[in-house]
Amino acid sequence: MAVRVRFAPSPTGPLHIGGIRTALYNYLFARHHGGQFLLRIEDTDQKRYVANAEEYLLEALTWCGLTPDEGPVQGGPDGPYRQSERSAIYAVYAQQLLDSGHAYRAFDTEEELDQWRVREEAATGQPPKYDLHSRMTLRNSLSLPPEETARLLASGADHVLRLRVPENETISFVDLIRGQVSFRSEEVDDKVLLKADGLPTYHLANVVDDHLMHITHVIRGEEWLSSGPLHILLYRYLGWENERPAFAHLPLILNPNGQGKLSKRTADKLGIPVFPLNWLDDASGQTWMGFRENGFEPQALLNFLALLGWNPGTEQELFSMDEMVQAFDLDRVHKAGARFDFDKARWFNQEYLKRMDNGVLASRLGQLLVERGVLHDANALPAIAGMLKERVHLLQEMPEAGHYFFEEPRSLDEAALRKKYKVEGRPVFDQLLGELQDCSPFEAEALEAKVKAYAAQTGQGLGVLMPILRLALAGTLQGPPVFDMMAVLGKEKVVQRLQQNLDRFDALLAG
RNA sequence: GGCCCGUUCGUCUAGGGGUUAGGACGCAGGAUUUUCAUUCCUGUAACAGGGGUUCGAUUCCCCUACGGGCUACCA
Repeated sequence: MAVRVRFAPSPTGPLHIGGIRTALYNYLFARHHGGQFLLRIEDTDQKRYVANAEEYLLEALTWCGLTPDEGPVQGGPDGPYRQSERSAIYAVYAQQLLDSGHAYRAFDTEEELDQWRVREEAATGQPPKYDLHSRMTLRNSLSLPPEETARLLASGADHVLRLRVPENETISFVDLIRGQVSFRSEEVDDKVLLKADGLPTYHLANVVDDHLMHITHVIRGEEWLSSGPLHILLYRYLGWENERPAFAHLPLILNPNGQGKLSKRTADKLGIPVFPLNWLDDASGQTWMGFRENGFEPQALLNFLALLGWNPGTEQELFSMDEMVQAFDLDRVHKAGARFDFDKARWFNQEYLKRMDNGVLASRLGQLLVERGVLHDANALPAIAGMLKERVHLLQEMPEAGHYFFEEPRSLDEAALRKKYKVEGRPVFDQLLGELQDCSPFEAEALEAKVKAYAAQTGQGLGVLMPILRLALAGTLQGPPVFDMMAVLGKEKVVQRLQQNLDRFDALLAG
């Protein structure tokens, strides 16, 4: 049977990096086994619905290149792929559960339940569960006389449908990542299946949809592990036990400090992004930083994420998408949660940057410069990007790291200058300037030859000449090779900066 | 609190009854380089603790500790 997996996010806000990784693992698994990857929008909670969240999600997946084979956009044979459009379907199965006695109607209002919880907690010190121990003390079709239930029904009283969890049973299943997992039925509560608004909860909807969509493997985060027994029961009562998809619960991505699962709050405090794309929170007006806007390449992000919880069993760390598909499988997914290591993410990105074509990088850099209103010569960008890519981790760092390519150097490393330069040495540089003016073509190789010849001829060490040239050109001792810098800057700018800044140096040291 | 899951260098991880416990990030040092970066080399650093089982446990079992998840008419 062909593998079919799904990524089923809820549009309650921006999808974060953990969601991206879940999507990635699903995608890799599907591709590896030549199966299909579906996207299903789990929008059954009207209260938590956030406008734009679905749009954001789609854009994020597109940016990452994790395109579904079936989903709300591309359609497919098992649609609709948005749960809010499938209400009629869930109603059928809810009724089936009710008829077979595996579900019951509960009339307790939310206020009643709140009060009940407060009372119970006060009495026992623990919040109670709506389960096989307590259900007969609450107001439902199991505890109420049939005529009362009928009366309530006839009066149109609001009610929910709950699962009737069996007594004295061990419910176990094999998790592809963790092996066998067991739960006692006494610990499982009578979860709401159908809410008072007629929409299903996650539990019912997910089981029904996975079955109807012929999902073979449910690959999701570990936060779902505890609802496993509930889903097992649902598959059983719906008569689908033999076609039940396999379960695989992925380890969570933890905060860098290891305290809890990765959260936007903690990440924000540390100044690191957790969202793929920028997200503007309408309510607070706050913009949450995205990896894209931060300067990450989607492939680098994915590569980093893939290794967070999975490894190929070889020492390879850098993967193309095809290689990842080839190497990926669930049996090499780790069990324990992994902390998010931003430094390593940056390292991956630099590795990608270094491998990227300078032309591509140039257009990206050009865009960035335009956004920032930095004037530049587009023709020089490939060379500049080529030089800078080995010196930064993120594309976004390029404008700053190489700012002297686009404008006058913003600062001067004075300490370095005092160490390397003396006013008496000025004639040497004036003469060198003359040599440079005569240099043709004004290219790295010719410039190097010129300067080296001059050094040999005058007995000046390169160690004396080069730092000053660099300081006059860029204001700092750091940066790409001087001759490459000069070539990109062009004769006019080089001569002008040299004259101007040498004068400035003299003035500075004299003063 | 209860239930479930987990625990190898600071971090991501490989390994698995007998290994010099391997790699990567980071950090430190060195080589190269006019400088920085790149590259290369070297170093740093780990089997949570206690009991078993065994000739031998980091590896298998149990307990403890610690960490994480769940505990809604949320997903």
